[in-house]
Amino acid sequence: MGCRNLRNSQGLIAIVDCNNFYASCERVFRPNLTGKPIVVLSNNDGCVIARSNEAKALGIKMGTPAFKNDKLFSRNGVHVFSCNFELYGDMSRRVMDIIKPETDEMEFYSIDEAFLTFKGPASEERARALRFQILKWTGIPVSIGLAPTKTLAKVAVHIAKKNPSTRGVYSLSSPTSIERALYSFPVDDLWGIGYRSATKLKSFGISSALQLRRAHHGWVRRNLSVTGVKLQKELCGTVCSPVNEVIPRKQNIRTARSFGKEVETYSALKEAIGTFAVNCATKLRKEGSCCSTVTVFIHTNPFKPHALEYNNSRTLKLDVPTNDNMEIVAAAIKLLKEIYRPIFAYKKAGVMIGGIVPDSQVQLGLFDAVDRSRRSYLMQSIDEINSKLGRDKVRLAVQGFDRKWRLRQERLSPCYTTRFSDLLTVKI
DNA sequence: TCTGGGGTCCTAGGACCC
DNA sequence: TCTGGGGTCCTAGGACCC
Repeated sequence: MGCRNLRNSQGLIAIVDCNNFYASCERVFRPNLTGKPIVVLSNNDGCVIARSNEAKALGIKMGTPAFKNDKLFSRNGVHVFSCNFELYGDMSRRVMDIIKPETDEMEFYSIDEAFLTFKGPASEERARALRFQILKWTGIPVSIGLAPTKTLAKVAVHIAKKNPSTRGVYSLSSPTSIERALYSFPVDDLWGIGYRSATKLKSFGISSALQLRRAHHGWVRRNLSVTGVKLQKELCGTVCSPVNEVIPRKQNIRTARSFGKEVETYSALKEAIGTFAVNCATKLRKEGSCCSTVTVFIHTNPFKPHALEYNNSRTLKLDVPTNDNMEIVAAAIKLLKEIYRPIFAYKKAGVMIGGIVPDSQVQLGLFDAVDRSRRSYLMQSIDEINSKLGRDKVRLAVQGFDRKWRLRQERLSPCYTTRFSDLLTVKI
């Protein structure tokens, strides 16, 4: 399995995890909301995807539909925001930029989390200093966990978040401290154990992380597959998942949206699919990749009672891998034509691209009709213009202008850090 | 009226080849 | 046409993560 054993304190892995990240981002620019409950909603203002501690205390659950919480929100003066990924992405970059110089290796794990090893010896004091610096320079509170493996670091940071007495930093470095922590750590909260596995484990009497660590290896292999075996080893302190600095090339890229209002006409659906396809192609070029398959899917609303449901998807294999807007859009529209049925109203649609290869490795087809080098200059120019002037300023006709399918975002905050028009003004 | 979006890894089973 | 073991590749579906 290629496991490495790291046990001295220098080998400690740290995880930096931003507290209630999206809610914290909103609060940085609205300091009057300190101590007030905040929630952030998903696209279309659909369900709750982030909560401040005050909102958690009110019993607002993650993932619950916003409309079911309306009364709770107004009764308790909850401040509700539509999600603003432009803002969160930029705040994330700022936090990561502060962490980076302190590290030997660093893995950007998600928008609000990074694994790292410190330059030189790791210690709780260093973690506290880093935490303080991030808070001072960005306004974002973070928690830090330290342990011999990523899985144990996740346990440590979980403890740091739950216990105010830790003041945001917790270290699991000695065998006894690890054992004590795992004894009272619910198996459901482990990284890699979801609802299904937790239910299965409990039905066999395994409810704490320590019990899982001590479970029979063969049993774990049979019931939780190799993923479970790796998890068990990491609980024992053996590194199976090292801090991975290189970001691997994406294997799939997708853009999918639920529509603010159901879409019935082919032309509106075509605009949406065209825009999603361009979005995928743009991400693809940013990675320096080409794709060889395009998939389109469309769904009716599964929550609508008594309505006939229709879900369909179709995939096309391309003769020559590409990252060209026109080619990917043409493929997507062709697929849409094949699966579109006029009698339905559609709630969600998306484009997915796969079979991804580096653009330097594309094998040209014998009967290739496209002048690829000219096209690639064209795409470069489009990307440059759009990155300066804003997304989709230069667009294909198929993307349209009416965007009948657009998202609902009724409570969107300004992009304080990425748009001059949205800069805060201070009155003195 | 109103229920997210974007990913990864693993496994089983089918098709195909020698 | 059938038999059979062994290997590879692909796909769909499950489970999980943030």
